Amino acid sequence: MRAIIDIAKALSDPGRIRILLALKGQPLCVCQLTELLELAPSTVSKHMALLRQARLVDSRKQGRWICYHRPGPDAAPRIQAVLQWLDTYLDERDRLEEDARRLQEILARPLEESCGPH
Amino acid sequence: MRAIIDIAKALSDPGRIRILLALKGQPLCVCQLTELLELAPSTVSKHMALLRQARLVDSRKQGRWICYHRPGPDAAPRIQAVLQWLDTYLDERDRLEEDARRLQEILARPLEESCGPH
DNA sequence: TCTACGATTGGCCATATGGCGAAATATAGG
DNA sequence: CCTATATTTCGCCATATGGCCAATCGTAGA
Repeated sequence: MRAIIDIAKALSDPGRIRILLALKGQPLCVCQLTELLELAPSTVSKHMALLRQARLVDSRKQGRWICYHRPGPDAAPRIQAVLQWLDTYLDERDRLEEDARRLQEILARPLEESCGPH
Repeated sequence: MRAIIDIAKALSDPGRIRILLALKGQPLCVCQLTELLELAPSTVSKHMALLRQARLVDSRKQGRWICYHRPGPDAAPRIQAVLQWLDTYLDERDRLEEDARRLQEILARPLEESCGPH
């Protein structure tokens, strides 16, 4: 039951849903997610810890950054199924189209602009 | 997004998971769920309100009782899919087998013993 | 080695959640 | 109508959650 509850809790926050949607296309580092969500890095980091604990994301060190990405086809079936469910039934108009647009802008710029000194 | 979050929150509590499992076989009234979970009636009632808001259960008045049951085949696909997911991947040993046993006892007795004066 | 910076951790605060008992509501039956 | 009882609503409390900032950790590069 614990695994199910962890997954459900992880999906219980709009920020984390937005993160999972953003990760649908490509891996992203905490910098980029921070810019997308407009939250403090520490907040995003906590969100990622929850998502990782629920096994809804994997992480990989890449240079100085930590790349978060959706788990691959070797993930537990329950994980693949719930992500499939999310992608299928999250048909919303509200915030998510705006997110998709802003994410394209973030990806279009070189990493330094998202991650470098401000 | 709201519907997804409501569903995820509803699934984020062990008591509510146990309720959904118990409702797999037959409808149950609040009395019976109260006895099964060993929680106060007011607590169970709040759980049911959350589950109903998420559309994970329907209710039907029957005599003096309110019958909670899983939604039928006319429910939204996202609801059917998530309940299917829950039933498939909740393969636990911990509390749930004990629940199933106790539920059989509750069902074997006449309603008055679960619901009547104590 | 030292510095810069991405990420995490810890401390703090405001709000949300889950539990209870008491009171209110609704209905069945005398 | 009155009573009993199934359910919900209302306060209240303890804990969990989500947000931030400050401090720490780890690594790349000067």
